[in-house]
Amino acid sequence: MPSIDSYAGGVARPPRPDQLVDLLRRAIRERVLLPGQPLNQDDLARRFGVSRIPLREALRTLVGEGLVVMQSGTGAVVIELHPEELAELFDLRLALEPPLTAAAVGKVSPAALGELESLVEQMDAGAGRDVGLWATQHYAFHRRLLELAGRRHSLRLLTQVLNLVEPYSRLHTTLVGAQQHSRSEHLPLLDALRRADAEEVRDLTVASIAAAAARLEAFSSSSGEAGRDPLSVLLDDPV
Amino acid sequence: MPSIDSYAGGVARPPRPDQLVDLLRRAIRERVLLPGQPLNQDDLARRFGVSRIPLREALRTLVGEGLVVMQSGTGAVVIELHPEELAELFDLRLALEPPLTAAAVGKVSPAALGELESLVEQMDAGAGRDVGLWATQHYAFHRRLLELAGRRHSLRLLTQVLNLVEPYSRLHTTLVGAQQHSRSEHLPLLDALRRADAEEVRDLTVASIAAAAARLEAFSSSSGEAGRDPLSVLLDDPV
DNA sequence: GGTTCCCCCTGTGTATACAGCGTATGACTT
DNA sequence: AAGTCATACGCTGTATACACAGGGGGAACC
Repeated sequence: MPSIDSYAGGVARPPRPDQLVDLLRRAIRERVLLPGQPLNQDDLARRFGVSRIPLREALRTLVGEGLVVMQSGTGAVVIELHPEELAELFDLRLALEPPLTAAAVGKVSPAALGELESLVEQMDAGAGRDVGLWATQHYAFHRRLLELAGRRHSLRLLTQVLNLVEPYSRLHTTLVGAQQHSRSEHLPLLDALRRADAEEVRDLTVASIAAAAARLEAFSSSSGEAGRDPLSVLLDDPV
Repeated sequence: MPSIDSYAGGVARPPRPDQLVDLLRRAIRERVLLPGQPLNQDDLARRFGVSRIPLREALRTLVGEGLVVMQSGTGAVVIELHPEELAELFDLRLALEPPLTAAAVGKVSPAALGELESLVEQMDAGAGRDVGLWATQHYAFHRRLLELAGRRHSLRLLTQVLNLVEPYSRLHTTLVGAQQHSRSEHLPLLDALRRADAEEVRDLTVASIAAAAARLEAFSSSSGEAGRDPLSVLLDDPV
């Protein structure tokens, strides 16, 4: 399990404000900072090699994106989702994502397509070995695909949704490890993209999201006995 | 035209962080801070009676919500939308809003319904007099309705979209002044809500959004001669 | 006269320092 | 022994202060 320091250590110079936000986002997505975890400002600032001012500003940005909750006096906490909220977020993905992938159809250059293909290859190559790496590449693939539609605001909103869901998807991936669905979902999608079949792309996107929702739903209802409060049942905080 | 000071002056005590964000959001929605306008930190901080630190944090939150853009060195600017971006945002409303109003159907208490009705009444009562007030109440009505569905994240995302569009809708309202559509759109919606006819509620929501998009589209293409860069053609900055 | 370079200056970005609140620990009371 | 209150610590929130970058205007050069 990587510590937050490995994120901070990567950059020799103190990170620029944008980089700082990025690092924190990644840390939350990749479960280095866990849902519900209190974020000690002094601590984080020291680890990133900045003072509390820029750190607090980065946290405020994440508050705006919904990834972090801050209440006066108590400080900041990584957002924690209840099962119903996860369901809601998958509904949002269903509303936002299919139109975006479909809209990307006309705009994928052969170069971009090649890039996506190589991402899938890399992802599947090391699939069995490092599930964390697989999850990261999986996220990158989807993100990259969605960028191609060239719709700024849709992308921004959808990114917020994906970032909220990612820690929970990743928990599932880590524990169940099932990436069998990977090839069978991504390759047909790329194929449809290549053929510029917008309808097929949309349908495959819908199916893929529904499948992901179903996997996560089945998982969380089998793990937690009866929809306990948040999913924190599963999240034994390694303090 | 109200100045930013009227916002700051309302509160005797220096505003709490949350209030500060709220005040800035309102100022942007209500065109007190115009799209593209540079936000001088010293100036704003002084007007709100706080130092630059909490002001900057509030701005960062708005950056996370997409209302403000900050680039290092240059500082913060209110976001400015191109016509295509407005169209994209209306697409997003079409994707997000109808499911939410439909979902509210089961959950509106008689009390809440009454509250919504009185909002419509107030709105229409002073419709001719103060278009700014009308626009504010109009926003409040829709926001209140959407809250009722009880879907946190959908509401959060949709609010971001509404806040982005609002300055431009409001410009239209201010110049064209047309609130004729108000009663004819809101009363049937409330009626369908009362009858708990989810499908009707959804359809009316779709129609209402489409109508709003059409109005704004017609307006902006008639005002700016030929889709000039941003809509800033219309926005003569009163410095 | 136009263009380019440099300097000054306004305003942003960040560290340091302090004030206030929330929480936990301990003692005292019932 | 349990509950309650007071005190102290830690952390957050914010103001002050300083370093630096970016932009505009003036002067010198072409």
